[in-house]
Amino acid sequence: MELSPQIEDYLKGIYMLQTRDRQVSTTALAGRLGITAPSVTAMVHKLVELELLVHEPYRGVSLTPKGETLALRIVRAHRLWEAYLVESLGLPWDEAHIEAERLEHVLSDLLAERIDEALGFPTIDPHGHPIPSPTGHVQPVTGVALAELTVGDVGVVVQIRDETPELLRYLGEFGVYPGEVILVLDVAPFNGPMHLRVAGKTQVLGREVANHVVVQPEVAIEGGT
Amino acid sequence: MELSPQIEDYLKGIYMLQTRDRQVSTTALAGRLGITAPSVTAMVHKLVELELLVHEPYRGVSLTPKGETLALRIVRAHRLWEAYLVESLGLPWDEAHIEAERLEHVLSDLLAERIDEALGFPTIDPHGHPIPSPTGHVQPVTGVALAELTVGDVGVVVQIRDETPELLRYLGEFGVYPGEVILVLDVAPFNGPMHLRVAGKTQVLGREVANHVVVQPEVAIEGGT
DNA sequence: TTCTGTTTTTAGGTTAAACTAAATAATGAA
DNA sequence: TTCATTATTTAGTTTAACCTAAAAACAGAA
Repeated sequence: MELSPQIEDYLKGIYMLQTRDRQVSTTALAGRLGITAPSVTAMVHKLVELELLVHEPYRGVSLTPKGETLALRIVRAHRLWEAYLVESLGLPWDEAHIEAERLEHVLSDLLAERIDEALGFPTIDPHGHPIPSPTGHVQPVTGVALAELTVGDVGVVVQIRDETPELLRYLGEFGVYPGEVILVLDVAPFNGPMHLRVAGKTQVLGREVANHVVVQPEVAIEGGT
Repeated sequence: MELSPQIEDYLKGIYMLQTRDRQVSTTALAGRLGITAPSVTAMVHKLVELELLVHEPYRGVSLTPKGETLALRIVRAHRLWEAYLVESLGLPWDEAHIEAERLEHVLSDLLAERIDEALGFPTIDPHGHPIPSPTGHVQPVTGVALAELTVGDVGVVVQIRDETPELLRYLGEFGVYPGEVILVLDVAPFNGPMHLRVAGKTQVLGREVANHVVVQPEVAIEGGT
């Protein structure tokens, strides 16, 4: 099935929003896509006709299995491109994300396989998001928000939740990448900033931002009291 | 200026056809783009309005300097992608061409620069076509058709004129790539096939195909009589 | 339970890019 | 020079994807 880039964006958008809520409101979708709500309703009708969505009027939409398969194809394309641009050209991850936003609509199965192979069949992209397999299998990433940790806790960064280029660039400056180990030095009260040890340096990070960083908590090597 | 992929295809198509004739008929353009003639006329009017083309009714169109600059941007994108896919992923050149046909519409200046740099600022693509510089400068490729050579002549392949995937695949099997040295062993009369020595092997190539291979004739090293 | 404000959908319109059918202009042979 | 053929353009439709304005449905407070 050959889909327009627009339809691909709808499917991907719904897939992303579905990770939070089972039903996606047309307004939420409109917001994410930067399109007015009436336009979204019209497109939803069309996608229902194509059996890619189920629509409960006034309650929201959800992907059919067929729709999800197609959505995963786009997500896979996006993340493969991101990984490839970072790996092969050394693009900063925020720029890679922006480029992938357009390239994801132009990746044949053949080229996807070649890139996948060249990268050694990675399971996650540079931000720690899982790369769906060609068959649509997704390896879930587990962990807790960095903001949940308390003083003395140690965690390994596994994912950056939001892919806003500004956030990515900001975190990149701090050295916060998947795989990095973070030690919580101090947590200010009233949702204040966290003092962290990252990549050998001390950094101060706001709680807002820390909520977008997912870490795998680690048991401290040196046992305390 | 942000152009639609369609407009980009028109500009590139006109540019390609202009290398043969100064004026490009709307019918020739329609044929190349796989679009009906009336549709082309309509689009031509629009591009004239945008000052990208000059149109002499019933005589054809030609690019304005502004139009040519934009056309060269697409040609550059296409050839950079081709070179990159062949170099970095080892794609066969016919497949690289097909992929580049879609990727050319999705290459930012920034990414183009990165790719150009990673490739070491090449001046030609895998088929020997010049890659326009960011400023629109084109290094012309000189040479004669392989079909022009006669028995005993030696030439270095510099370009494959046509980029039809079938032709590229066919020539690839014979080892006919830019840079390869060809020795003409025999030429059959009445436009018959040529017997050639390429990459250490003897090959037979039809005159039709030999017309699409551009070579730089070389003076034989071992002087004759 | 009723009202009010928000969310969602319906109605109607626009633009880009294609199409077919018909008309007009150019060209080359008799 | 005239006429038939071919090339090109004009006229009118269609489809996809968006928009604004207005109507309808829903949800929470009085």
